Amino acid sequence: MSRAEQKAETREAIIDSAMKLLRSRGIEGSSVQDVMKGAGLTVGGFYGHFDSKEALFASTIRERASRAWDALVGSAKSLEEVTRRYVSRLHRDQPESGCLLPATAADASRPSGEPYREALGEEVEHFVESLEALGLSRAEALKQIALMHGAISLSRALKGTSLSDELLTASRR
Amino acid sequence: MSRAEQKAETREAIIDSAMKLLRSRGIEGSSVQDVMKGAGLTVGGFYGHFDSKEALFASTIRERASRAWDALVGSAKSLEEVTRRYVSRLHRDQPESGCLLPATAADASRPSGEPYREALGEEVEHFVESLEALGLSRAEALKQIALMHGAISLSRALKGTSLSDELLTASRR
DNA sequence: TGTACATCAGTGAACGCGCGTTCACTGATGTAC
DNA sequence: TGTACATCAGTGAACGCGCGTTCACTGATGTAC
Repeated sequence: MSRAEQKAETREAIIDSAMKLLRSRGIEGSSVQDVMKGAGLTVGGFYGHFDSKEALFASTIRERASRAWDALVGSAKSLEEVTRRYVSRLHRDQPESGCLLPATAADASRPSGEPYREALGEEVEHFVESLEALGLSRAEALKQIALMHGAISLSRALKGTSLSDELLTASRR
Repeated sequence: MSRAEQKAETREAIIDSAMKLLRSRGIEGSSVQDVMKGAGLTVGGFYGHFDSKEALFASTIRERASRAWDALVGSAKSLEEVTRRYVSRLHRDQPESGCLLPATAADASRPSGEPYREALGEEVEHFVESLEALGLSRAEALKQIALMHGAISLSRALKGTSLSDELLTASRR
């Protein structure tokens, strides 16, 4: 394997680690050190691959968000099936293999989150197309995404209380 | 004014400052130093009022969340009016005078957010009651809260892109 | 009413820590001849 | 094919900074007599 191929593989390993941390802890909650450790590397080498933490997570969103959506609901054959999979206890309890909207929305909302917004918007467009393919209008798709994201976001925030499950059940109808 | 009354007033000023910062920057994004500065005080005096940053924000949620909800939608006479006020550009653009769910959900979702969940759940119960008073069933109320929170949360995350307004419009129907 | 002492809300400097980022270095890979 | 040098991906220690928290101190308020 050439040096360039090796470096590209290392880059993928860093992005994989970043995606896992991004989904479970968000951007502010994930340190460059932890990302590199997750890829089996030390922190000093990071800046040979990315200009900054910000550049890393912008790239991570662009290169992994759609893959995560597709893994979660890509094969569903109806809106009901999408909803059942997205608004599920499994998705609430395993953020590290879920959608990155609930994990990223708050980070992107802050002033410092501006660099992620365009990337996030492009990925939401992919989600919209995925729902349009099941027969929803564009507006219906956007509303459904807001509902599903809101349900998981809140049920994670209330995890451990009786409202957490109740919110999921109510939002699935 | 007695010393005890003065201290109680200072405590309110700290909570007011914390509530403002909580809504615009979340818990992780708000430092104890900034909270105290917002109340016109220096940081050292903080621990005479609260045991920790965590205790401050748990108290802030318990003592201010319902007030914020009521200021935003408390006087609405129908579900349509609640939705119009909550899912609005104004609410998206002025988080510091809005609902604290979109500002707090991500913080409460993390492992370190456990101490806020019960307080947050009690406040969501208040929101549910408020919607039940307008004729919604409990399940309908929960679903509507998930939708409204999700719409504001995502439209803030996508602020500046065309999807941000579009999401609000679609979620209002 | 006046004086001496006690209390305590708030100040401001300091602490240890984790963060993002930098940089001199290492050693394996690649190139020139 | 073999040797000498150049490149560069990754290491590991260090940096300045902001964080939550602590603490000796100050000076205004409250109490005792």
